[in-house]
Amino acid sequence: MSAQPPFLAVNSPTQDTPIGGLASAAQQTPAFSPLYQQIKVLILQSLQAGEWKPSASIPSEMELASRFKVSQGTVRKAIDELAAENLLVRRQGKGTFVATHAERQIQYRFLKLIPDNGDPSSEGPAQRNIIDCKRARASVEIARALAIRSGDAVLQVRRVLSFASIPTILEDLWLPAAPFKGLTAERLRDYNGPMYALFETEFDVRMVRAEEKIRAVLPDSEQCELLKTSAQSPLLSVERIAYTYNDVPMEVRRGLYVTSRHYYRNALS
Amino acid sequence: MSAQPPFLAVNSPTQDTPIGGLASAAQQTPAFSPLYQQIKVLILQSLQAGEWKPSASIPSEMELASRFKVSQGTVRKAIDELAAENLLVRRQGKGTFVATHAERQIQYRFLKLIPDNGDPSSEGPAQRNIIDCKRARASVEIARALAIRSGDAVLQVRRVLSFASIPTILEDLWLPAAPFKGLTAERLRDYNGPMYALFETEFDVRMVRAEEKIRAVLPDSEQCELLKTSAQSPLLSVERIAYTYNDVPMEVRRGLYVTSRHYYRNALS
DNA sequence: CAGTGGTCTAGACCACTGG
DNA sequence: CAGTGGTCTAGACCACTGC
Repeated sequence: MSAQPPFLAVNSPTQDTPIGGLASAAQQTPAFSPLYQQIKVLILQSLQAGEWKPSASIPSEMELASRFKVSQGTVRKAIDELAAENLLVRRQGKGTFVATHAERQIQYRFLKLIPDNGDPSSEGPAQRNIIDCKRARASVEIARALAIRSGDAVLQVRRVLSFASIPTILEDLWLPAAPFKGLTAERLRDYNGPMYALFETEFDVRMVRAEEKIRAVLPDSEQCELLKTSAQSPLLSVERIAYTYNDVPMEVRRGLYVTSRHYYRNALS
Repeated sequence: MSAQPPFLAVNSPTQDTPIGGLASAAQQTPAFSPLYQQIKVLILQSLQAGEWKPSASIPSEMELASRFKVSQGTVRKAIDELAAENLLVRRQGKGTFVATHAERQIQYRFLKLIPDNGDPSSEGPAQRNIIDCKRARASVEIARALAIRSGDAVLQVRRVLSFASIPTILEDLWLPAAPFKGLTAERLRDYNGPMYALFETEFDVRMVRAEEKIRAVLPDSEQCELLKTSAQSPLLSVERIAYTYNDVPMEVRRGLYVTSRHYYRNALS
């Protein structure tokens, strides 16, 4: 029985990379890519193209299987991996849904700062205070991190998050100006929910993954002022680069965390 | 065809939890547990019983399938999850192996401190300097973290890690005395490799998972001395609890990291 | 009750490793 | 070449959701 759907790449030994293969220099590997990986890429492209919006359901496994002319099990393995990467969410009996930052109102998916008692829900929602939102030009460092040219237009946001009225996080953000055209301090103030949720609904930018570099630092006088803290009390510096689909960087964020009543939590395995 | 192997729990509706189910109070759930989860527990028990040592291979999927009287696919799913949790390592064409901390000599699996250039291999192996290793009694906090009684015997270790001769990490460890009987400063000094690798080979204690609480702090005078740093330069405080199989805590570790030339790296998704 | 994801099986074939 | 894990299929049945 011919198991090879006509429009998907065949993995004959002399075939080159079917989809999105890296052009590693002296790599001898014939770049074999299993069917489910190719399906995964196709689903990813549909996500990226906006075929399915965040929190909406994607077609059923059976439907995708017949669309791609593969068995249900193969689609299943592709979806399994996308779900493991938090791009999709499976719900038994209901369907498979596009992941979102808006879903669980009472949580910031990427914020790992936890109150000392270990229960984020115990302190209620954070108070958000937008200090500033202005156009600027990308410095060399910001430009490299955002994969744009230095001097390109960026939006720069500064805000303070407070828990139980205690200023706890000072954040500076840099966003490429083009995709975020129309973002203002007012929009940020008016929106009730995580910033990444606003990015999804208003600008169709979906943060999918991020990397953080953490250091211990002392604040300068301006930072002291905003966080109502002293210049001698150490803070956690958290430098984040957040990415959309295909590892495209869309945000640089530098957070200063007060860690006298909270801690940064991390799990290792 | 009867798909139900005789010695595994049947999931009839009125059946209670087959294996390791939590006795959640007013939980209505009949606690259905799929076959592959039960297989997973059986494999876990073999690991825990020491049937297969770290870095050794476990039986092939086919062999386990016939041993447990299930299909290869079911064993495969169980192993898949154990591999995702880093308890097992799959190697195509060779077999499935018990994970170890000794394997890749040039890396500490649980250490997330990275040099500024991003390449851990660029600075060579760390110099380890054991300051102290003594018997002590568990404080209330240590006892709770280790799930023992306060006052119970513990081993307390202090050491400094240096990179390129620059003291960078000061660590204090607390270990339950019983499983680590015979551990001395000499043993620690003589062993060439990660401490968790020594724990595996000498004491049959395998660290499988850990949780860290991170804060920014200032060092006291003794800590300054050991790290050759000033009392005004902030440090990263990393409090770790490390667990063996079945979430049994086996180590409390408090690290102070100098983050002027290194950073703590974390990936979010 | 129909439709969804979740489990399980049985068998075929492929890719990789090492003797 | 035999043995391992990796992919893919086809079909059956189960658990969960909501109409």
